[in-house]
Amino acid sequence: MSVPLYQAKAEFFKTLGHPARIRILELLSERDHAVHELLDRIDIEPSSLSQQLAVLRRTSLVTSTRVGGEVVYSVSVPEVRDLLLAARRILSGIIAAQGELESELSPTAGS
Amino acid sequence: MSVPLYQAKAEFFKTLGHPARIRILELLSERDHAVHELLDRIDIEPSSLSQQLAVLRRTSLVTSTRVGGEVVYSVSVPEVRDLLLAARRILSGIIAAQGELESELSPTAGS
DNA sequence: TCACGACTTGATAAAGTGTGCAACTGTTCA
DNA sequence: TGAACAGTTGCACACTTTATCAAGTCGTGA
Repeated sequence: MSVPLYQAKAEFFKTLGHPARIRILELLSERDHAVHELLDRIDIEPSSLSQQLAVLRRTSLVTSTRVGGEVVYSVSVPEVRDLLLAARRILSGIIAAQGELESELSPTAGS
Repeated sequence: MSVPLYQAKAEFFKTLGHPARIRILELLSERDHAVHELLDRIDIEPSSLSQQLAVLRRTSLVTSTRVGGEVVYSVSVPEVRDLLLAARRILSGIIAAQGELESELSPTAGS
């Protein structure tokens, strides 16, 4: 392979490394959404949303279809949902551990 | 929670968004490694490695212990391994799909 | 105690990203 | 036909990340 796998992996994770893109994938893994629907749910400028959608399209994580006046997006890789769930699990673990550590250092109040 | 979960997730993925950090996590999920061992396996300057290790430490994905003259790193969140595997699966799927598309467009040779 | 190997830290230039505004394309419907 | 949506694209500016070089810390063994 021309691009080492670990580099492709890094690229892939980079794609997920933006709050708006995470939100988009979460919403799309519930059901397909038109751009203006995403816009209602995510607090972001239209042009910015469009840009983040473009990033996800480039990586083939989502696809878009024009349906009359609107453009509908859908996730093209359903396994992404598992990945987001796995991330949540790991994150919860880390946050919980940090919480414990914090209360250990300061038993009466959190800083 | 003060930081929305989707933002924490984005931060988390951002942490994984660098080839050296992926390599480090892959090596560490095989077994613990001292810094100079990682250095033997990853083509990168010592100071750069140290910097990437610092990023992983900040996110609590790895921990370090001084053992005599060397510093040994280990993954502190074993589930990371599952995440990397999941990423590989998704990535293989995408790459395979792109391969198919390519040979469809140009049945006799890849561009 | 001093030199050396093993790491980390600081500083900085170069490269990469994200944001918001303005302009532009494509559709619908009155 | 043209006003009004629905989206996308082009830019310029601010910000972040990364690579590299130099300097510094911490043990260990001669």
